[in-house]
Amino acid sequence: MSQLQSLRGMVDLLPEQIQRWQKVESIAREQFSFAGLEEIRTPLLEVTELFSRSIGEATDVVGKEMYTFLDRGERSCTLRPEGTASVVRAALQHGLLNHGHNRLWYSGPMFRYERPQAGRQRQFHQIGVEFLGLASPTIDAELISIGWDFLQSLGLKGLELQINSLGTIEDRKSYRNQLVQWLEVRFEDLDPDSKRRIQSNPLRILDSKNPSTKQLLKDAPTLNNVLSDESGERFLAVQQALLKLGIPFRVNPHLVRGLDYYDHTAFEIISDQLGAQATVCGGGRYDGLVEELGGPKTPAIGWAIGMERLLLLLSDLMPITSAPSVYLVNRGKNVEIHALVLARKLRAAKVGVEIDNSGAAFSKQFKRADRCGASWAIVLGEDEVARGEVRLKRLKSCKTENTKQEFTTSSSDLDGLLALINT
RNA sequence: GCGGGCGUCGCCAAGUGGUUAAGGCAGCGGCUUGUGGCGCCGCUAUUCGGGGGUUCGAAUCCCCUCGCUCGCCCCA
Repeated sequence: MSQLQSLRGMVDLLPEQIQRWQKVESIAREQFSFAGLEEIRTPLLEVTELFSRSIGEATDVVGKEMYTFLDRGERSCTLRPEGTASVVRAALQHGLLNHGHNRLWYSGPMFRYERPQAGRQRQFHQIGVEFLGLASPTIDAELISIGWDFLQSLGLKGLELQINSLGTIEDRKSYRNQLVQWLEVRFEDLDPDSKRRIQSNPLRILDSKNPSTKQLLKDAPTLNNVLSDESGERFLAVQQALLKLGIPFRVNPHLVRGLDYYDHTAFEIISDQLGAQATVCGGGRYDGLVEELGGPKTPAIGWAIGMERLLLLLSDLMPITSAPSVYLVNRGKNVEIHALVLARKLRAAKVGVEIDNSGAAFSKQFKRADRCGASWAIVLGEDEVARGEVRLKRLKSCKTENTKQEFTTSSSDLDGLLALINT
């Protein structure tokens, strides 16, 4: 291909799709505002250290998926692979936590250098919510409910909320040791991927898709049994809150989130219609992160929704319409400028107008007028301009009524014209 | 990073070694020199992602490369 193309995994959002995006964004904006959230926008580019410190050096995201480069000042910069770290950084930098701005949402592009596949791109978009400085189990339920309600209100079906508790960092450490011991005894029965992960990320093995490994893991020790009493009670409280809210969920003891900063509540909202990348919304508590990034000890929790995955689910549910009310048919010497003058007046009166700029034969223009779905055609030719008239013709209704509806008004009588159009 | 599938006009596609690369949609022109939705007629790829090779001859076979796509890893 000698033609210039977008980079692999970088996707254009074409006009056809963009309406759905705008719809989703406006619903999000509205609902989040009712939930008392404030929007925050942070830079796409951050110092690399922000992500390596928060997400974890050993994770795949940091280890092999970041877009990292040196800028002209020899600083290592990274295109953000996720939103949480930036939000926390911004909150600390501007002292937001001291001013009560602690329920935040964001949306925008994220970057991860991976092989694209269904529901995965190198530049993708997330819409996310973060609660900073809020600790109670009820907060976990509230945060989850905001995501759940948002997805429900879009009309999505076949979603399942799965939750788990990772306990405290200490709980996780002791569980990790226990699990590794248990797995090492059965090392020979594991699939190659899982063998490798015993070193790098043993908790991840719980999430394995390999059938025989899955079978084996049925008897593995679970996190729940290792949780401290306090962590266990906390997890129960979150579940009770969700029950009270009437949000259905399933406890999945194998649910492990990939980023290092998660503790306690972890959850995902999963679709049965997305293929391999089924998680639409993922999140969890990260009580240690703010401190890790140099702030005061601050409990926090958040989630992110993958916009592309959401739109994949939504495309069938959300038909798009974009027909103008008026299609302005025009032809003749010096007529086009009159058409533009008229269109501008109508547009100012909140009437959607599309001008035909082809100069083609009237029959052609009418064909297009009909095809674009406009309700009215306004006809402007040399005759009309000379007489100071505007001709108006109803398009769609004639199909059913089988009567031609045509009107002529003076071009100076804008109100009369508008009255007709709005009938 | 590793595997599978695919790449013919703006879109959907037939063609799988033999003179001019089907067809449909869209587009353009006309029937209708100023009036749509239907119909009819005509036009629209010296070229089959790109490069090399095999062959008298390739879109069709081989090699390389690029891209897309699905899956693994991982994640939204």
